[in-house]
Order: sequence, then structure tokens, then C-alpha cells
Amino acid sequence: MSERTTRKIAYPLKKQSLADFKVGVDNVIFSVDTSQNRLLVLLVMRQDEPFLGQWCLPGTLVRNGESLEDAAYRILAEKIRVKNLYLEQLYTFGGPGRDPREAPDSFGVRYLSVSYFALVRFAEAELIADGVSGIAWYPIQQVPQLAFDHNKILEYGYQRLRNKLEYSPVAFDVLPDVFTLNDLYQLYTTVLGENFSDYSNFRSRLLKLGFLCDTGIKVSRGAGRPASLYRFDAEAFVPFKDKPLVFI
Amino acid sequence: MSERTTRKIAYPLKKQSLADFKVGVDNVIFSVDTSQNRLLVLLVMRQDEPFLGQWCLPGTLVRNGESLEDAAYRILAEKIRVKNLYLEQLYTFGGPGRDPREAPDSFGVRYLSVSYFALVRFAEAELIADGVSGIAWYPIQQVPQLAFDHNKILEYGYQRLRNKLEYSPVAFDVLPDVFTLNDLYQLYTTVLGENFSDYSNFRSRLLKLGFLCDTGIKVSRGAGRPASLYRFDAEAFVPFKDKPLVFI
DNA sequence: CCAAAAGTGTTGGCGGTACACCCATGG
DNA sequence: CCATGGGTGTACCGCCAACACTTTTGG
Repeated sequence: MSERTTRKIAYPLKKQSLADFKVGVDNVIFSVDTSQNRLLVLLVMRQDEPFLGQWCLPGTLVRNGESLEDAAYRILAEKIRVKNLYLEQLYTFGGPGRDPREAPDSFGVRYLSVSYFALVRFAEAELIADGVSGIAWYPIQQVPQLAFDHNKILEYGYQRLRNKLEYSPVAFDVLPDVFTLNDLYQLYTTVLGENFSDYSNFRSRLLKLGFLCDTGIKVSRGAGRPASLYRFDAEAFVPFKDKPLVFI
Repeated sequence: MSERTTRKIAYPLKKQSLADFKVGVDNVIFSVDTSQNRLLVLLVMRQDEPFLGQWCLPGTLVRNGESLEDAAYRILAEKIRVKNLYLEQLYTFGGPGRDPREAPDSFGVRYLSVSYFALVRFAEAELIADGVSGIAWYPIQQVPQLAFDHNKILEYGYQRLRNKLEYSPVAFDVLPDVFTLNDLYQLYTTVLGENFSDYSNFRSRLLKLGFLCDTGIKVSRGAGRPASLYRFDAEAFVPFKDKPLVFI
């Protein structure tokens, strides 16, 4: 409030001067490596000033004729080859001064970032190394200092990921067609932490909902009883669509 | 996907041409008239082309040096005088062609809308009529065709309002300092519909949470037993902050 | 036979739903 | 004294956490 007031007093003659914007799209792309129980986020190394050589979220400026979502898909497609993914808009960061390319006290162009949140299937995601730029999956705990305000964006995305997992069936977009209940459980554990739920309770809750169907096929992983492979039944899920639903 | 592919093929030489943007902020401002049990949204009449004379959401273009949120507060302050309000970012709409000022097939400037969601206290909200432009509270069911894609934005905001009410204490930002439990119940009923919950259950659930304190003061509204006035105790609410919480 | 992993069952408590019922006031 | 709205109590059901237990495999 006080900020706004100050500004009005400071530049009373500039009241009508509209800012010009470049609009960027930045993606927070998550993936879960179930074999190692790690939650990963995709980072790339900046090739240009500012922040040359520093890690950041994959992003791009929006082109003519391109929608925001199109731009988000384009970045993604440039960085990884993947068939199954979930993507939605996250938040728009647009404060003045968030990009050093904005001259500090001039009325030059502003840089705005519309961020998108994505979750991809780790096993089938191929990173596209162009031989020039760095690109890597970073475990969420080991993310370094990022360029711009990207640490903030990432934090925001991480929050969203946890919510999505609890209240929507995103997990099934990111698991293989068939999976064991343990795979599913590991996914949840990796993202939400060890103590989110007991395995057997998680099991019965999910099965009672009725949209996971047992294929009958068994699969053995080393010692121990073989597990059933399940399939997500999109048909059976329809009644739950748009209803509040807890997967915890 | 196919859209993006087509575009790449259609304009291969334009690959690097970046769009220039004007960024607008549009507010979905809700208010609840508890005396008439109506959910209202603030609309203004457009004074300029395009869509001259048509109703739309109050909006503005972002000025130099102004953050998005500042712009949102500025619109609000230009249209209504109000002390208590809740405001948060809603969604960013930025597809090409959403504003007729974008020349249809040129590569001119694009118009992007960052929308904000607000809830204000009806009783204390004074509309600012400048004598020129139309401005009005519209019952949500009677909203006409709006300019641009504002009907879509409104729909999105309405959805958010219902979620917010169920999972967060926004209601207390918008009720008077002291209120009866029936006031609170009416607010919920007006927004969520009649059948969201039984009154007595709503009562006990809320009271059990312990952040509503009885002032002891009674108030009589016509016939019937007088009701207690309650106050929202922000201190007592702290432990629930950031915890999942259901107000249904 | 034992360890490991998958899967089933049981129990107690808490919380929601649907009511029935008492209380205080105006007319 | 009765209609009206405020407020309390109860009985049932379902859900969920915790944990014990059985089943099926590899070694």
C-alpha cells in the first residue's frame, strides 16, 4: 500500500505511461525416479547474459502467434522427449526489477514470467542434449542457487506438486500403464515424505475407490511375494472427476 | 500439439520473432449481500473501443514501475472504497487473438491479462461513481455477455471463490468484526448453495475448532431468540495456518 | 526354514450426517 | 401462547490410523 502511494507521488506526471513487456514462460518440470526414490526437477544452464553459466528453470520468450501454453509445450519438447505428461499453469511473476535486463530506474521494457508446472514420466523421458547447453535432473534437495527469481518459482511449483498429488490423480499420468501398488506408494512417499500414510491403509483406500483394476499379472522383484500389476481405469474414475477427493 | 507443429511449418522464418505485450490486470471482485442472500460481482461499462458500452470486469493496463499486484489494488481503489478485502492472483490469459486490438494476422502487439480474484465486505464497500462510467454489482446469475473473454475469467474466479470458502478462512475477511453464526452460515449458503451443510452441524464444527470467540453480546433480529455475536480470533487460528482445513 | 515383500483383517476412536429436541424472544 | 429463529444433544455410520497377521516368493 505504502509503496503504491509513494510511487504515485514520485512520478505524478508519468501516470499514464504504460509498461511494455516481454513475456517469458518458465517451466517447473518434475519427475520421480522411483528406483532411487528421488524427486527430480529439470534445470538447464544459461547460455546468455544475464546469469551466464548459472542454472535456471527451462524457459523461453513467447513468440508471435504463440499461446502461453504452446510456449510451455515448446520448451518442454525442446528439452525432453516424453509421451506422458501433465502440465498446467502455475503463477505469473511480474514485479518490476525481477530481471536485470530491465534498466533499474528507466521506463524500459519489463520482463514477465508466466510459469508452468509439469510432471513427466521419468522412465521414458529422454533429455535432449544439444551438445552446447547443460541440462540435468536435480534432486529437489540439492538444487543450487538459480538465476532470476527461479528458486521462488520452484518453491511455488513444489507446493503445487504436493497439493496435486493429494487431491488429483496426476500420479497416473506419470506412472507406466501398469504398475504395482508399491510403485504408486513409492511415488507418493517420495514426494510427500515417509510419514504420509501407512502402506496397507493406502492400499485399501485406493482399491476401495474402484478405479484401479487388477490385471491379474504378477511381477516379482527379487525376494518376496510377487505383486499384482494394476491399471488406472479412466472410465471408472469419471464419477470422481471434479469431486473433492483425497489420495493421502 | 498439432497446432504447434503447424505453426513451426507455417512460419519457419519467423522462428525468432518475439511478441511484444501490453499486460492488463483484470479483477474478479466478489461481494456477498447477506441481507438479500445474493452473490455479487463488480462490473463496469467500457468507455472505449473495442467493446464500447459493453460490461466487463474492472481492469487496467500495467504502468511503468508498477507490480501486477499493485495494479490490481489500484483498479480496486479506483472503483470502490473498502477497508477489508481479500485479494490473490487468479490466472493468466494470454492466447493470441483474445483482444481485437491485436491485428488479426499481423505480428503486432499482444494483449495479456493477469486476472486477480478479490472478495470485499459488501456493507462497507462504497462504489465510486465518477459520473461518466457505469459501475454496478451484478448478481452472479444475471451477468450478461461481457467484453473480451471476461465471462471465462469470471467463471474461473467463481470456481476459486467456492474453493477458497471451503478451505480457507476468507469469510472472516469479509464479515464485520463481530457477526452471528447465522451471518456466517448465510454467507456460505449464498456462495455454495443451500445444500452444503446442515446449520447445526456447521455450528458445532466451527465452534469446535476454537477460533471463534463468543463476545457474550446478544443481538435480536425480529422475532426469535437473540443470537450471540462472535469474533474471529486470529491468534487462535495460527495453528491451523497452512494446514488442510475444511469449513464445509 | 527364514527373510522379504505383498496382501488381508481387526480394532478403537474421531468426525460427519441427520435429526430431534430445548431456549428465548416478538407479536 | 405460538411462531420464529437460536442453540444443544444424540445416535448412527463411515473413515482412518495403528498394528497384527497371513501369503508367496527367493535364497
